Order: sequence, then structure tokens, then C-alpha cells
Amino acid sequence: MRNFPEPEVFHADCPSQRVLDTIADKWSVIVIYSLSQQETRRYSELQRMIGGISQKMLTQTLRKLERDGLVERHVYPVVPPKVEYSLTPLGMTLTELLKNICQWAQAHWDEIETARVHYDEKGDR
Amino acid sequence: MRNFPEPEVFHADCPSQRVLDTIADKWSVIVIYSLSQQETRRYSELQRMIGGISQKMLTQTLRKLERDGLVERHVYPVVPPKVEYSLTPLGMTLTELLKNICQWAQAHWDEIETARVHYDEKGDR
DNA sequence: CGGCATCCTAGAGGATACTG
DNA sequence: CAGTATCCTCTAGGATGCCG
Repeated sequence: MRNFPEPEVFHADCPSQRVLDTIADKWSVIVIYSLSQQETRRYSELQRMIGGISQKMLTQTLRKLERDGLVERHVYPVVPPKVEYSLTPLGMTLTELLKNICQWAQAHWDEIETARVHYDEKGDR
Repeated sequence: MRNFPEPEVFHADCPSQRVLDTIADKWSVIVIYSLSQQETRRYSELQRMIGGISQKMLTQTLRKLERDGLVERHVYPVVPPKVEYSLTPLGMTLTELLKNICQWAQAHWDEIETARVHYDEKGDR
């Protein structure tokens, strides 16, 4: 591994920037946030509670998180099928950080909306 | 405003989810991270230190963050032009959280790479 | 120096239909 | 129930060129 003079996240050829591609994603943040609230969740449960997510994006996000070792998928051999998702230990180390982000979003969205209106009004003149 | 029974971030029609569209973005995270390390930074300085970002994305990200009231843009009326960017007080409330994310990415990227290789090997068989 | 305007293309992501 | 498969649209985002 190269020895970077600056924080590695600034370097395009460093894997830590690729990691950001995964977790700095709206749906990933929300899915992990959801899984952090309860031990396990079923597919349909996630779909129901996350507003605005399409089935395609949910599946895709879950696969990506599973591939990255953040989420675990457990299939029960029953009919009708039952699949449960949960966080891995690695995923759990991330939850606190993402929970903070979600809470920040919920706490400050109004200030941002105000700033946007303000900014747009200035530009329209 | 409606009264949401669950955390608002789960609701498609709630602004806090729209906020995530802004800050849960790779370049936004890195730009804010960069601005958190130093009082102000010039445009070219940001471009130089953030590997892999195009000029278009840098400008676009900075505009978005400015519109959202997270970043301030200061133009000096000199020639050649000089423009400095800095965080607003609101932006600063976010830096700690995003710094944590970047540091997490730098600390755990190797585990994620390993998980990916493992996952891909399983699937290829 | 710090942009904006334009063109262009790969891929994101929705809608719909089908299946073990 | 928990997906996969297909199609189709739209936009993110790179490359290039120009400007105050």
C-alpha cells in the first residue's frame, strides 16, 4: 500500500474513497438506519417502512450492503419464503455515525429549506 | 407540517429525506471534510486536493452546498479572480459527523474490500 | 483564476410483468 | 413473499471549448 501524505480519502486511487461511494448514498443510509432500530427486518417490512424506495432499489441496496459485509441475509427454507436482514458487527460500527446523520437531517431540514428559498429568490432577480 | 408517527426520514414526502439527497453524497462529504480542516479554501486548492473530482462536479457541489446554507462563497474583486470558500455555522454543525464518516471509511476500507472479494468468489462458483 | 455553456454517453433508476 | 427480468426514460457526470 502506498504511503499517502494527506488523508487517503482525498485520493482517487484509494479504496477509502470507493467506500464512500457505498455508504454516502441516501438509500444505504436509510436502510442501515432502519436495521439499527431492530435486530432483524424482513424484506417487505423494509419496503413498507421506507417511503419512496422502489423494489429494485431496495434489493440493489441490500445486495450492495451484503457484499460489503455490512448486512447479513438469512433465508428461511419455508413457503411462502421468509428472508430476514440484519446488521453484521462491522455494520454496527457504522450505525451510530449514520444515526447521527439521520438525526441531523431531521433536526436541520427546516434551516436548509429556508436557505434554499433565500438563495433561489436572490438568483431569480 | 404533518405529524409523523415514525421518524420522518422514512417518509418520502418529508424534507429530511431530501436533505439526505444533499449530504449523503460522496463529493459533498469530501468537500465539507476538506473545508473543515482549514478556515477557507480557494477553488483551485479544492480541485487540487480532491483527487478524481471534475471541475464540473466541484462547481456543482459547491453551488449546492452554498444553496443549502452549508458553505459560504466569498469573491474578491481582484484580477486574476480569487474566490474563497468556507463553512457556515450550520455547515460546521455537520462537520464532526462527516469527519467521523471519512475516518470510518479510512479505518475500515480493507475489511470491506475483503468482504467484497469473498462475496464475489462465492457467486462466481 | 474560476468559472459557465454545450455536447454526449453510460448507467441510474422507475414501471411492469413474471416466478420459485 | 421475495425477489428476477425486461424495457424504457432520464439524468449524472465526463470532455471540451470559451469567457470575464
